[in-house]
Amino acid sequence: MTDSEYDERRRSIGARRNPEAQEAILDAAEAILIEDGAAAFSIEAVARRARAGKPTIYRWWPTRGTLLLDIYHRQKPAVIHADTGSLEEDVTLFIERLLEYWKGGAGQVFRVVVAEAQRDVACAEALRTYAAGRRRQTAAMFERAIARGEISPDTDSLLAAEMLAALAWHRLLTDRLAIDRNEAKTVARQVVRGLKVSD
Amino acid sequence: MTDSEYDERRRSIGARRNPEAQEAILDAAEAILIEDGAAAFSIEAVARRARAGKPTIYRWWPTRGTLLLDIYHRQKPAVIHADTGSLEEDVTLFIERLLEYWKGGAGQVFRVVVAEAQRDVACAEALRTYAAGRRRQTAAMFERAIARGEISPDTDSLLAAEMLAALAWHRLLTDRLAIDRNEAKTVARQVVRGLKVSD
DNA sequence: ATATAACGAAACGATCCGTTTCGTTCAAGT
DNA sequence: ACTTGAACGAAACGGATCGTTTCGTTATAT
Repeated sequence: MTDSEYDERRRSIGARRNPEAQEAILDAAEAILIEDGAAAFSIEAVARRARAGKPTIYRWWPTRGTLLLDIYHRQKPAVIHADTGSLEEDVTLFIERLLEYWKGGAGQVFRVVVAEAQRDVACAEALRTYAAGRRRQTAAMFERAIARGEISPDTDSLLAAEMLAALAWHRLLTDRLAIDRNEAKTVARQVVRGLKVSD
Repeated sequence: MTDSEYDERRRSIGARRNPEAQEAILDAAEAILIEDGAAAFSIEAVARRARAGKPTIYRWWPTRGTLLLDIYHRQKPAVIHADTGSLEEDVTLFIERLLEYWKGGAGQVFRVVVAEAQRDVACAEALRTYAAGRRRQTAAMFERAIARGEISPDTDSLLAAEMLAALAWHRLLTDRLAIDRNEAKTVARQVVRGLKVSD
C-alpha cells in the first residue's frame, strides 16, 4: 500500500484513530515471515504476535496478498541501480546488489509474495504491476548505454532488463542467492556483448 | 516420483493391490489444479474427487509437494530441445516450445510446484534437483554450438541455459506466457550474439 | 461532556490438516 | 476352495486457520 492509498483508505473509512497499530501489525507480520518462515505465516499468528484483533487486520488488508505486498514495500529498498558509465559494470552491480539485498529478509518476503501470486489473482496483478515498474527502472540502465552509443540503438531495453530480473528471480526461488563477482561479471559480459553495435 | 521410486515404495510397503487407484488420484489432483486453480487444491478435495480415502493419499504421498511433483512429472513432456544446426534457431524454438508447453495445464501445475517449494524445503530440494537436470539438457544445446565452433569455447553453457529457463519461469510466474516469434527471436539473437567468438 | 467509531477479545460455522479407527474387499498362500 | 493378510473407502478424531459477527472498551473529534 502506497502512502496515498493509505491516506485514501484512511479517509474513506473515516478512521480517527490508527496510530501505531498499523505498524505493529506490519512489524509482527514481517518478523514471523523472517524468523519463522512462510509456513508459519497466518493472519491469526500475525494478530497474536501484534496483540491485535483479526478484524483490525482484515479491515486494512482484505487478503493475505495485500498484506504481503505491504510488507515488501515497506522494506527499505537498497540502492540497486548504478550509473558508472560502463554498462557492463552497471549490470554486474545490479545483479550483485539485488541478490545481496534479497539475502536480508526482503528476499524471504518477496518469495512469499511470488508464491501467493500463484493462487491469488489480485496479488498476481499487483505483483505484475510492481515488477513492470522495476523493469522500467532497470531498462533505464540500458537506455543510458544506448545514449552513450555503447550498445545498439534498436536494443529492446525492457527485454534485456527482464532477462536480468528473471535470472535474479530464478536464483531467489531456487534458494541460490550466493553469487561471486566472477559469475556476476560473466552474466554482465554475456548480456552486454549481445547488445553491442555489430559492425 | 520416478518409476523406480514407485516400484521401490510399492515393494517396501508390500502393496498387493494398487491397480488404478493411484492414477485416479493423480487424475483428480491434476483436474482440480487445472480446472479449479491452485487455491482449490487440497488433499481433501483430491480425495473427494477421486473417491479415495485420505489415508490412501497420505500413504503414497507424505506431503503436498511430493504429490504436486508427481503430477508434473506425469505430464507428457513436449519435445522442447531442437537441433537444427543453428544455435539461434535452437534457442528460439526452445523458448517458443517451453512457453507453449506451459500453456496447456503443465504450466499451471508447475506454477504451483514452484509456489509450494517456497514453503516446503523437501519440495524445494526436489525442484532444485529437477531444474538442474533440465538445465543440463538445455546446456547441451550450447555445447553443440561450441563443438560446431559457432560460439566461444569458454562459454558458461549452464549459465546460458539458466538465463533462458529463468526468462521462461519469469513469464510463467507473472502469467505472461504469450510470446510471438519475433520476441523469441530477439531473445535468441541477444543471447547468442553475446556468446559469439569475438575477433 | 457527549457522540462516534476504531479497537481487542472472544466466539461463530466452515474448511482443511494429518491421524486413527473400523468394516470391507480383494489377492495371495495353503 | 478356504483362510489369511493387507490395502482400501468411509467416517470421525483433535487441532489450526479461515473470514465474519458480536460485544464491551477506549480514545478522539465535536
